[in-house]
Amino acid sequence: MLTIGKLGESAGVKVPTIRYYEQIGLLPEAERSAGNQRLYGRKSQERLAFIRHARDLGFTLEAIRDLLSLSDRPDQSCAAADAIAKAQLAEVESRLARLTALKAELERMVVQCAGGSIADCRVIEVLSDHSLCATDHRHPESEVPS
Amino acid sequence: MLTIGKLGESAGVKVPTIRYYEQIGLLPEAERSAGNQRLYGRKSQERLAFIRHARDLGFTLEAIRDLLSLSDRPDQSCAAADAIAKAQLAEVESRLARLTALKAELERMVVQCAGGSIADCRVIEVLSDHSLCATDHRHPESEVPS
DNA sequence: CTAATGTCTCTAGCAACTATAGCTTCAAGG
DNA sequence: CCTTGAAGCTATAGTTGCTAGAGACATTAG
Repeated sequence: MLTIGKLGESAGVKVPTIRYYEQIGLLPEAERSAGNQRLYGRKSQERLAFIRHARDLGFTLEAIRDLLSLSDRPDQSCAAADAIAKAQLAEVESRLARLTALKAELERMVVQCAGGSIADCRVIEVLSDHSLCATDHRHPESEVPS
Repeated sequence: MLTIGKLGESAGVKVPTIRYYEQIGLLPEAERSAGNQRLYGRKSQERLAFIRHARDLGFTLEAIRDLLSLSDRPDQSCAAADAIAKAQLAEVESRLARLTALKAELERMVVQCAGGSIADCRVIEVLSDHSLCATDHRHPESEVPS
């Protein structure tokens, strides 16, 4: 049995994050020692590793919640899991496309900066006037990190 | 003079967002009409457009605050503005690199899913075990949206 | 045995908004 | 002139995924 600190270390997750996952129900309530400290076994370790890995791949906690409940029912079809992964892939692809456009615009901006005074600064100028932009990099809709 | 609604429409920014920007000091306190409604002139319109455009390019509100205060002093060197833009570019590039790795991993995951049951699901399996991954897509450090 | 570290709960804070509630003001139609 | 509906006002709370702090108890190394 591991203490919360050891568990966190083993999974690369900070201690308060583990408690947070328990609080929001992603992890079940942990067993407690005589002194009221949380204790974890192998199953918890695997579950936390799963969560961590999915987070690293950019899945939201909501998606992870779904994936976990799917993985708890191994006899069912994996269509739902597949759909979640595909949605995440689509999300990543759309963010990639947007970031690529942003990168081009920022590069243009930075390259054109001649290093004079603010009055001639290309950076400020471009920011002031979207029509100076080459690409259309408007915020399409919702966006989430990672 | 524009009402807050018209201003928002003209800049593509929602009304509560404008009030929020005022609240955090990104926009100055607006003039008020006899009936206590906010009124905006051309300068506010330009300032808001600047903010919106910079947000679209992924700059944080903090960076925008700096850029705005720079643009208020047109006689100074543009080195600071250049540095902010370069930092943003670096940020975007690092996020691009990470997302590219994620995309590859997710594609592998999705392609390998044969559509059977959860027990054989490649998606769940890969999430359970990072060693099945081709790339090292661990969370490097801080991350911000956009 | 003591001191340092770890853990406990609870609360508040971060970015950058978004949503809700309950009010007032404004513009247009009858 | 009056009403009605949209738009505006303030203030507060919620969102996501944590992170940080306070103050108390548990455990472990020396």
